[in-house]
Amino acid sequence: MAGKTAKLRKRPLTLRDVSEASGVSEMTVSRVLRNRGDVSEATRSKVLKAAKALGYVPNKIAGALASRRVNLVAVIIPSLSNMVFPEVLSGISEVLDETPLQPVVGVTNYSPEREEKVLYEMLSWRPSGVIIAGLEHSDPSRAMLRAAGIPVVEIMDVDGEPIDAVVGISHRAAGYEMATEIVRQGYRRIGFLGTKMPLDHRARKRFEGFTEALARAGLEVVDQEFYSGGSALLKGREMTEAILKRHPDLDFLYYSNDMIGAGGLLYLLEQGVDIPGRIGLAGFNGVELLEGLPRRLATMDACRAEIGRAAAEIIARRIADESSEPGEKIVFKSRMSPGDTLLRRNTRP
Amino acid sequence: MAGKTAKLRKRPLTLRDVSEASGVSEMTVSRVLRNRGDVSEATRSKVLKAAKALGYVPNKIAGALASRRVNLVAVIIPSLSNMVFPEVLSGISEVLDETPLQPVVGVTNYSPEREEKVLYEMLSWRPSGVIIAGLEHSDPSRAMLRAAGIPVVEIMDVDGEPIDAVVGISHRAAGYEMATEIVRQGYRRIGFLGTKMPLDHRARKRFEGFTEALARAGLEVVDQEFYSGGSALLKGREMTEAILKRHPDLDFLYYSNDMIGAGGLLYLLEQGVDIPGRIGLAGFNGVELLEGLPRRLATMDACRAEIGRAAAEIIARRIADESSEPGEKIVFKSRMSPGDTLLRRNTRP
DNA sequence: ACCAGAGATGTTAGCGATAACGTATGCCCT
DNA sequence: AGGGCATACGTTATCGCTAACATCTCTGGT
Repeated sequence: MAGKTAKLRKRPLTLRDVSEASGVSEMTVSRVLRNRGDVSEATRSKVLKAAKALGYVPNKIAGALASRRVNLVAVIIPSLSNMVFPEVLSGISEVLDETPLQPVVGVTNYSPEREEKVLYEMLSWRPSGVIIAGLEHSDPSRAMLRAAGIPVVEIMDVDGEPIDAVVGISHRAAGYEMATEIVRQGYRRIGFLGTKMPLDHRARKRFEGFTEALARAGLEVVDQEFYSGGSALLKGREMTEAILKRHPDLDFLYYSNDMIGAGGLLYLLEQGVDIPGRIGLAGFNGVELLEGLPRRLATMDACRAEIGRAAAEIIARRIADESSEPGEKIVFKSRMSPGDTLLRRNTRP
Repeated sequence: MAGKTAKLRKRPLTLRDVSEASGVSEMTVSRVLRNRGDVSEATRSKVLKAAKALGYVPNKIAGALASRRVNLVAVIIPSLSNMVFPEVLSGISEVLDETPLQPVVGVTNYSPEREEKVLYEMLSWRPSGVIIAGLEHSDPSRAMLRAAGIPVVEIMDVDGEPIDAVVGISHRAAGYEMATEIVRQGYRRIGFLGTKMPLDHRARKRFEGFTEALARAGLEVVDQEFYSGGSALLKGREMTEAILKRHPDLDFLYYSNDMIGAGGLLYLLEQGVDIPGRIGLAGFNGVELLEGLPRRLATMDACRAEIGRAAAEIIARRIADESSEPGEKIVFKSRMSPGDTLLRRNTRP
């Protein structure tokens, strides 16, 4: 190999090393490595050769400090195990890949305290923008976001007061719409199954919209069942069994997410229950997983990738163009897909 | 609110602002904020109050440059949509949360070029350590990792030449063991279903171990089926249908991951096929999802969280204690769980 | 032949923090 | 009373890089 790469070197490589190796000033090396300013083709290649030979990797810490520009976008989400968020992330990366910006992810585990801490940590790296899930944040968190003086995009949810820009769907409307459709299909004895998490505000809002629509039809949720932790698919089974034991006369089950819905669906199919005749089912999210199920669960798409892309685009625009307006609001329309578990095909003319 | 927080401030807050607000030197503020060195209780609280009132967030960029210490650990993984990696990540965070270290994630999408780029980007932030999935890296990547002069832990896989430390399981052995058990249970006409990805080295090694064990029993894989992209559950269905159409006499299907295995399982159950009597099934990974399936798929655990924890512990130790030895190797034993789809209960004495 | 101006490179002064050392102050002990 | 020594701060010099400006060398128009 190139004998130049001294393994014993204790001091890390700097621009100076490259500049000495290539016989030009540090500034010129910097220019070459950043592709900025006028550099002759001759020196350019000379410098690149030296840099490669030494195995030099620029120090962005120093670069960022000197230029006061950090091409990082903080992305703060509640969890990685709920596939929703990786999907949003990939939407974000897709857009940021076209820019010099880079996402950095922080996970809060649905805890406001952790969110505050993660946010503080992230802001201490002086990112150029923040994308953060949800509209509910502690006062200190909101204060930090405001004080940071950088574009902030709150995502996933639009029901509330944004700090700056916001991109998402109305979970309240999604719940409302689903309930409306369920009632329209003639279901009347409706059960709700969801997570115990009081801090999943979006699930809560869907539920609120749901009950509101039911109320408007003179109905209420007959019974509820909650879980936390464990395999969602398994929990879906167990909860479905439990709620039907208490109320065998339920004719519809609304699940707060597709995974437990899928569990319920598998369970009921095993029991030989007529779906959607005897019992209808619906979930929420439109996860890819559902496509492989024996029957397609009714669900509503949460527009995950679109939300990620739109949020990243706002950030990118705001950073590229200082003068662009803050406070943008993008509302996606959650699409209903009735699948095979909501339409009472035979009961309608 | 605190009237002090001037919204119009253009210049971002620095230590100097806090020092002026609290009437002490910048150094003292720095000491207070880092909890280091002797500071009287009086000034400490005075400084803290000023910092909070201003909404000051320390600038780690500057701090890192000055102290030449960056408490970041680069974690480089192929994907976030395969639940395996989020699980490894949570093992890592669990351990790092107890230390001043913080993980930063980079995703390669199974592409060596992207890995190289992501690695370069990460190293340019001068992290204190690197955790990277797999043992296969491009030459430049390996060179960068070596030259970085920081602890490197390669994870998930142990079949190959590590750069420094390594934590994982032997996928070759896992494939071998699974094949051995399948043969022992009396299955003979075996099909393999997997991903098309030539760059998923771990899947490849499992397959190699698998065929090796079969060969030892005088058998070979009868037919194979590959997929890429799309819903794994659905692909599992489709591939199962396809391979059985070509070879209806297959008596065992080995899936390269649990998700497609679950798809196959659901499909076969729908078709009323006797499992594991007529056909046996096995997957790989032990994903939580499986628990909710109508029948438990045979699988082998990949020890994801353990691997994450162990890797993080190595990094933490190496960073805390300069003198600790490099090159550590931890091999976990992938546990087989036969579930309900591998044991031919009635065919054995 | 001379000056304008573009192109190519070097010089200087920070960026916002911390390490390392320096300086006051107070208290104890002999 | 004075040396010794914590304790509680402040000063100074980087850290590795880049912005901004300075310098130097050509090239071409008139």
